[in-house]
This record gives sequence, C-alpha cells and structure tokens, in this order.
Amino acid sequence: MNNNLHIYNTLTRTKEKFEPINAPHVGMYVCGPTVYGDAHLGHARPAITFDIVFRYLKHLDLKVRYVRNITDVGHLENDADEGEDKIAKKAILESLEPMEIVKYYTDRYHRNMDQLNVLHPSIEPTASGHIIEQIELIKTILDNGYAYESEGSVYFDVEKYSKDYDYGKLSGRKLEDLLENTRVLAGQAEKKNSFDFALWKKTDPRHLMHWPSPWSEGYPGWHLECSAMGAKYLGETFDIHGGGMDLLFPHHESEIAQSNACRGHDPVKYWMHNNMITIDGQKMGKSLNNFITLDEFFSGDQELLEKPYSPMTIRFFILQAHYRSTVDFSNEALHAAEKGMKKLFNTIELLDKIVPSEKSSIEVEHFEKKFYEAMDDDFNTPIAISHLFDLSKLVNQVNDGKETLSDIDLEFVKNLYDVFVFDVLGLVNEEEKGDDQLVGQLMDTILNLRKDAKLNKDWSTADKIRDELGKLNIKIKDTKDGAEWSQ
RNA sequence: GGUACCGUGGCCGAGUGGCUAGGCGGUGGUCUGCAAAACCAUAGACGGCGGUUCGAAUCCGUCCGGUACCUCCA
Repeated sequence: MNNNLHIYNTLTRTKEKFEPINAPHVGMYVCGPTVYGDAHLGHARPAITFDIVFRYLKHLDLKVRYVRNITDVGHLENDADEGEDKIAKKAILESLEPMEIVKYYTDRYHRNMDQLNVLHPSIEPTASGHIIEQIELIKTILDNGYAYESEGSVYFDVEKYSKDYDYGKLSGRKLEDLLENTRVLAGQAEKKNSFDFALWKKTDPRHLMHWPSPWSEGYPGWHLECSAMGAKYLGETFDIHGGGMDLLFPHHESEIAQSNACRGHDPVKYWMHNNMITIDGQKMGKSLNNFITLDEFFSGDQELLEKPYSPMTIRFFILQAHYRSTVDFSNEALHAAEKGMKKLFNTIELLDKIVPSEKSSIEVEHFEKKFYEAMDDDFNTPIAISHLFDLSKLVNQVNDGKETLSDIDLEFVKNLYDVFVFDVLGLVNEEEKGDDQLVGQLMDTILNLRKDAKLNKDWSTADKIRDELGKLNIKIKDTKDGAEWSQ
C-alpha cells in the first residue's frame, strides 16, 4: 500500500512524511511502565496511542517490530542524596522480594492492557535482563571520553559532550540555562556538574537490587536501559521512539546523548510524544497523588467516579482527543464517550439488517478517503472518528428509507467499519450478545411470552418481565420488528 | 527564573485566513400501551484589547488566565 503518512516529529517540531529507514520494515520503541504500582489512566494514554500507531502501520502493510520495555530496576529517586531505587524502597516497606513485586505488577499491567485491547508488543524486554548490555554501553561511553568515574559511580559528562554534540536538541534546552537553574541545588559532590546524569550508581546498604560491575556493586542509571535495549532489538538507528511528553527531558534527551557518545550518531528518526491526561486541569500522576487506576475505572470503585466505565469507553475516550493534546478527565466526558461509542456500534449492528437497493444514493468511497486522510495526518483519530459518525448518520437514514445503498456499497460499508473500527482503532463491541445457545433460546422463549402478554394487553405482565430482566442487567428494547435484548 | 504549550458554545474536543467538525447534554419531533432505547431535526463558540487583511477562531502585538518540563513520573 502506498503510504502518505505524516508524523509530527518532536525533534524537528514539524510534521514529516514517514519514510521508513528500511521499508517495509519499521522499528518502534516505546517507553513502558515502571512496575511498582497499578496502572492508572495516564498509563493508558501512551499504550493506546502507540497501539494505534502499531495497528495503523501494520494496516499499511509495513512489517513492524514493536519493542516496549518493562522498567523493573527502578530509577534513581534522588540524585542529591542516596539515590534510592524505587522498587527496592517499596520492597523494604512491604517485606517482599523486589522481583515478587515486579512480577505482581507486571501481570496486572498486562491484564489491564488486554482489557483495553492493546496489542502485545513484538518484544517486551526488561531492564534487569539487560544489565550486561548496559554495562557494555557504559564502558564504550567511558572509552570515548564522555563519562567519568567518581566514588564507584559513573556519570555522563554533559559539558564535555556539549562540545561535540547538541545536548538539548530534542527538548530545546540550553546548557547555560540548565547550569543557572540547577546550580542552586544542594551540593552534589560526586558530580562535576549538577546536570550530569548517572550511568552507573554505586549501591548503598539499603538497596536490595544490585549487580557487579567494573566500578562497583550497583545498578544502572535510568536512561541507559532504553538505549541498550533499543539498539539491541531495533538496531543502532531505528524509525520511531515514543513515550509520554514528561519523558522528553531528561530521559529522551539523555538517550540521544548516550547514543551519540557511544556510536557518534542519533538513535532515532522520528520522536513521538503523547500528551498528558489531566484531572481538574492538572496532570494525573503519581507525584500529585491524583490518579485513578484502570481497575478503579472498570469497577467504578473510586470516590471521583459516578459509575464504572468499561475498558472500551476508556479507549474511545482517549481516541476522541488527538494524542498530542491534553485530555481532561470528567464523568461527563466519559459518559459522552460511552454513549457515542454505543451509537457507533448500533449502526454496525444495523448494517446486517439493511436491505440493499438497486442503486446507492451515497458515495461511500468518500468516507474511506476521509478516514485515511485523518489517520495520515499524524494519527488524527478524533477526525477519523467524526467521519465514522457522519457515515453512521447516513446508514441510519438508509434504514429509514431516506437514502439507499446498493449490494456492493453495503458490503463496502460493512468492510469499512470492520477494518477501521475493529482493526485500526482496535475497538470491541462489549455489548455483544452472549454466544451461549441455551441463553439465546431461553431469551427467545421469555420474549415470546412477553409478546403474547402484550397482544393480550396484559401490560402488567409485560412490564414485570421487563423489570425482572432489568434486575439481571438485561435490557429490553421494543423496536418496530419486535423486542431485542442485550446485556 | 528558564523552556515549551494551551485558552473554542453547558461539558469533552477537532479545526491555521473565507466553506456544517464530531460526540454528550438541551430543545422540538418520529416510533411506542407506557417507559426506555433508537432515529431525525435544531439552537449555541472561538479569553480581553489592539493591529494586518476585502475577510481572522485561524496571522502579529499586548494583557489576563491555565498547564507541562527543568527532581521520579505515561
């Protein structure tokens, strides 16, 4: 397929035509979760954003290798003092093995992702499984003179690096500014400059996770894992690197620096960053302690939630905003997403009932074109979805006899929804009737009894059946062609 | 303080110079024994001020308000 995809590249701050380095192969790396807590709504954003990228690239017949890491080693919590490892810290508090926690939260993360219908990445490497690669990387950077050892730890020499390369090219930061702004902070005696970041950190007695290295018993710096694993599985230069905007600096900036210090060139062609989800206008995040976990959304068991919201409602809600915009959480907005998505699926179900006409009064190819235009324009899912709604309105009018669709066009529309809604947008109709045959037959029997009652104008019986089924969470819809039910 | 970004109708949210965004909600209608659902129709907007232009939500200036990053964060 001929692609006309344009991607907004954070590196150049412009939309660029997407030209894979080794077409039809595409390498994509996305920063995954740190597994020391349950996934919240904020984690769903990049997962779904890059799931769409993954799905759409595959739809364009590109061969994508999608790598999403699991950070299980932990980040430096505070460069200024002991540099605590987050995962280890929680382990002490809970008296569990660190790897026990990692396993527990990784499993829960995977379950949430499955619920959101996020496709599994091609490779999901862990930081702890690539300590050797990270140590090799540090050695090379040391050999190339862009790092120095200090008291058993190794730091990246940003000032030295800046003489040969542009530190700040991604985030737009200038070294002088960094210097001014960080100089005030507490004395970090080990480092030459406050903005130098750790490549290897010597462990302290409170740490549970540490590994031997030429410099000390310790653990790798946070930015290193992505450099090591990206290069290992996607090559020294690959196509797309994604992550949240909050990772832009220092994480991604430092990744670029590490690659250059090591290999003399940038690691990535297109940098993509999703924006944040806000709550009351503020970023939803761990540090602000204002997050709602995905499980809480699904169960509705959280004081801020008026009701449970299904995984697909969350997915649709996120897709209704462009990935580079912030999206504000509210019950009203989620409710709107829920209703809107339902409307879309009603149309899709309706398609099976429509009787084709001789000729079409609608030009259906138009909608296919519009959908691709929207997706090609930096994955503009809200626009793509708006076209699906427009088409939906027309399909409803066909059902009302105001518009017509030919045999061929009807199939075209069905296929269009199949491909766009299910394959590309990755939505699933959660209201699907149970495929249990017995239940179906039982429901038919019950609805027939109710039909008889209605024919006899026995409204109290008819209403009782409806109410009793309602208590079982089964909804009855009286349509022109008889009653329908759904769970 | 530095850097980047945003301010669109009751709510969410697209849109970069002229052409209906879309969804939810509201209102009116169709259908129905009633209700719900569904469907159709419809109103309402571009933070303030100034400028550029035949014409600005869209460009420029300014003011006001908000956010993110600079420390772990998706």
